[in-house]
Amino acid sequence: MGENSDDRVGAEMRDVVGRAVEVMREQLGHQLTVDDLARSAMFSRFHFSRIFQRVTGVSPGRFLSALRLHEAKRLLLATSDSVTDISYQVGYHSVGTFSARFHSSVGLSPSAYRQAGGFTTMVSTEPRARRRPGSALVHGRLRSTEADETGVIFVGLFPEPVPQGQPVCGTIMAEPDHFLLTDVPSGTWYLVASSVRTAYAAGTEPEPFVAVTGPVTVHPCAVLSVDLPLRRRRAVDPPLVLGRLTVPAPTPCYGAAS
DNA sequence: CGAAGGCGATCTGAACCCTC
DNA sequence: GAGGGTTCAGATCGCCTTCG
Repeated sequence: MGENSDDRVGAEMRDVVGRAVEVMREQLGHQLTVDDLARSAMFSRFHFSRIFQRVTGVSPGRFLSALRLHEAKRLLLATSDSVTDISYQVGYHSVGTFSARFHSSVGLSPSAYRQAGGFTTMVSTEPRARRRPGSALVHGRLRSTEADETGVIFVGLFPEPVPQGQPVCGTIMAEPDHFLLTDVPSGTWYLVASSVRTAYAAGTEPEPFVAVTGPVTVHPCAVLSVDLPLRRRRAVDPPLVLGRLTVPAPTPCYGAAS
C-alpha cells in the first residue's frame, strides 16, 4: 500500500502535535504559552497554531485549558488537597481564575464538585417534557470494533469540538448501537460520543473511547443521519470536561418514543 | 508560511462571602 | 477573626481573518 505525500504530512503533523500535547501534560503546573510550544516544535506560533487546530480541532490554548480542568477534576476526587493547592498544581496562578473556569466548564464550583463526588445535575440526558418549536432530530449508528469494552457511552451535541459545559442535547447508551437525539435546536454543532465511567477510579483514564464529528448544521425540523465510528482515545484528542453524568439506567436508544 | 489588526477569551488580583 | 472559596472589573493574551 503506497503512502502518498498528504499521508506523510498528516503523520508528521500528528507527531508534532502529539509532542506538544506531551509537553502540555508534563508541564501542566507551569506557565506554558503558545510561543513556548511553538518554539519546542520549531515552528512559528502562527504555523503551529494552524497545525494544532487542524489535528485536534481546537486551538492550543483551549486544549491546554481542557487538560488542566480534566486533571483538576481527577485531583479533586482522588486527593484531599485544597482547591487553592489544586489550582496551582494544574497551572493556574490565581484560584479565582481556576474557580471561574471550572464553574463555567463543569457547571459546579470545585468544592461543590468534590462534595457531590464528581456528579453534577447540569448534564441532564432526560428528554424535555415539552419539545422546542422547530426542533430537529439527529440519529445514526455508533460503530465500534471493540463493543465489548466500551462500557456506557454518552452521545451529545456541543457548540465546540471540546465537549465541555452543557450539551444542547444528549443521550446515554449501554453499548454502541443506533442512537436518536430528539428536540435538537437548529444551529451548528459537534456530535461527540465518549465512553464514561459511573465509578470514577483515581489514576485511570475514565474515557478510553471517543468519536467526534462536525461541524454539523441542523436546520429547523430537519432529520439528520450521522454515523459515528467509535475509536480508542488518542493523546491528541481533547479531554471530556463534563461533570460525571447523572443518568438513569442506560437504554440502547432512549428518547425514541415521540 | 509569516505578519498585522481587531476582538473575544482568559488571567490576575482584590473584594466579598461563608464556615468554623 | 482566620482561612478557604467565589465573584467581578480591568488588563493581557491568544485566536481569527485577511493579506503579502
